[in-house]
Amino acid sequence: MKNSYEPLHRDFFMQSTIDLAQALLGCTLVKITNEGTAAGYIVETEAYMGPMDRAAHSHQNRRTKRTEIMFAEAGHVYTYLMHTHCLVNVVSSDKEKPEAVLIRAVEPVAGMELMFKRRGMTDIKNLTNGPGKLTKSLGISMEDYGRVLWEPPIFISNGISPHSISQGKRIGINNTGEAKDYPWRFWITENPFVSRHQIESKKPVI
DNA sequence: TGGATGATGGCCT
DNA sequence: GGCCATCATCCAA
Repeated sequence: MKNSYEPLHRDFFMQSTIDLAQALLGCTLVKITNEGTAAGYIVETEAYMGPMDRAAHSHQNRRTKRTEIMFAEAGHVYTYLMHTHCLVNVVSSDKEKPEAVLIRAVEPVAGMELMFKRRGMTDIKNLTNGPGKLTKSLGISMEDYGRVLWEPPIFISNGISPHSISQGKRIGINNTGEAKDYPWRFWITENPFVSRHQIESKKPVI
């Protein structure tokens, strides 16, 4: 395990949301707490495109206490609660443009013991292969809401270069009309830690 | 102020 | 695949 990680510069986040969603693949997501450091390579992301995207919380510029941080500068942390789980997003695009990238899965890299302890299990394949699982493993919570990702205790660092990137429909947004079919999910091809290996349509898409 | 909602996960059959 | 725990947030009234 590395002793320290170097955060990427804030300029890294200044690219289009679709580009950022892919650029984040292979990067290391690091969280430091008083329990220790935990980190993972980002292997799966989804882009949420703001006002025009019915699946986005910021659809039609909906601006509430929850979505407020989506309107901030790129590189802020947008965490929110889904049932009993915390999900983490990277705010993207310009100020006042509420776009974000959801981190859906990481590959464990450092702090494995701590992650297992937090999750209360020992199966590495199920440790961080989902948006709620990775936040619990890394110790990411609502306390991280509004933090910036270019300095500790939560930040993005260099990692690996994906050999190949796959693209498909986003997951879990089946009540959002056409938006459910937009191909804004990205993952490292054949990485064993992605949340789902393929999405099948039960009915043919016309 | 209350009821509906959900970018999930774990357990069940 | 189905069921549902469980709770902050949101919005209608």
